[in-house]
Amino acid sequence: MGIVLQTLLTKWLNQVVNKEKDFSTEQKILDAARRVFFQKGMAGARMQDIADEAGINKALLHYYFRSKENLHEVIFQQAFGTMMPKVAEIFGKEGAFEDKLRAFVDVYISMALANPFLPMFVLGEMHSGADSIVKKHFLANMQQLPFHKIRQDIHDAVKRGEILPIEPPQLMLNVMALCLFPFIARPLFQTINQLTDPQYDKLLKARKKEVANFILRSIRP
Amino acid sequence: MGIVLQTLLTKWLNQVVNKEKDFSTEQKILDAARRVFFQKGMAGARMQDIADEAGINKALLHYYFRSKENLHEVIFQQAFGTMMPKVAEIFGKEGAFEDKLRAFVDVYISMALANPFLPMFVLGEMHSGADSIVKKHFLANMQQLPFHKIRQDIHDAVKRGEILPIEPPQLMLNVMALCLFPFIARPLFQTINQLTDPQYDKLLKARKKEVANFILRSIRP
DNA sequence: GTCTATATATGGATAGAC
DNA sequence: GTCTATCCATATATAGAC
Repeated sequence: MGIVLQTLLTKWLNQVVNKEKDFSTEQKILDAARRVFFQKGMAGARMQDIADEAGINKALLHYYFRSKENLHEVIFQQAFGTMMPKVAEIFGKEGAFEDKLRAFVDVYISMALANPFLPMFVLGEMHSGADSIVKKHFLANMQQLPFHKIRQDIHDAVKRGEILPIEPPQLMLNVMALCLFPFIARPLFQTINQLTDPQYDKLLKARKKEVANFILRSIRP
Repeated sequence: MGIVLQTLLTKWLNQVVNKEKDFSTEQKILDAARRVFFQKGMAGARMQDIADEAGINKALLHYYFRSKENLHEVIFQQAFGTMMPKVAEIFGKEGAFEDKLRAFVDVYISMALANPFLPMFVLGEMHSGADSIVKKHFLANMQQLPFHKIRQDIHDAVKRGEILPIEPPQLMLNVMALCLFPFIARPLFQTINQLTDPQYDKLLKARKKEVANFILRSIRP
């Protein structure tokens, strides 16, 4: 019993001490896995890469997360959660459509600036993982996200004459395209336009205003 | 000598007969490889998948293309060539900016409709393949593609007051984003909006006009 | 919990018969 | 040119010592 108590105490201490600084092994693994998966995807990632990145060895990965697929599942769910739910907090509330759209664009581009590889990771895994386990779990969760609120919001704004007539899915596509595509196509575009890293970063930041204005000029009556 | 002659004759016959119908083994392999690589990327594709898809066996793949990397290189170059050079034929010529933009959007969306997985393949491989051989070969070729003509075209249109002031790279990003993103994000968007395959296809076709009008409303003085 | 060593599976590539 | 059989490197996963 003494041993058990000590074990629990130690674990509790580790949690308190480590979780603050994200230095727990589990957290180190998750951070490392995120970096590797984001850049190489499920198929391209190697457990060895993740272990190296975390400064541990492969065996420990399997100790914490039983398999590569398991670890990937966790990372994907986190990523998808980071990318999508922001939607709900903005639309379906009171306020002028223009304000909500500006807020949405700002939140979305900020999210991508903080996680530049996230959009490509999520969209990439949804292509290749059509049959994989990925789809099952999150398809269910996704159906109940409040995307209908956005569609309804757009529909209402059109009906009130607040914006020019447009199909809600088309506008949603346009907005997300303008926000996320620059991050997805960065390797191509930076090369095409012969821009340095700082130059492209600057361009990305400028898009918060650029995109919002571009859209609003187009849909304002 | 008789045997050599016969061999050449046979080869010539095969070329004439098969190339017409794309039934040559080499062509079957390329078509199969394209389908598999487009969906799974270099890392996710399996030589066995390609062999199955082509109706042959793995050994024959290596007979025609020495390695997986080789085969991938060919497919990537073709894909990149399909995606990019269209640019040159439109910009840098005479005509109203509005006409050129409509033409560009039309060509680009038509290309993607004909090759729905191509955009994601090219952009995906450019992310993961940052260090790979992929970049070397095409980086050189790309520098000399006439993207400066587009930038110049936009710059001139702004200066003439034909369109509202905008940074050329920003407009280029907006245009390509609106054209290509719907294909890249299809798995996500179709689910979000609970659309059937035919419904989403219809939406994609509608974007030829949708996108052009959306852009022009925004940049017209 | 963390390590080293090893088992097992997968997949790219080759050898050799036809 | 095309096949079957096989080699060999790589990568996931486990066993067992500390």
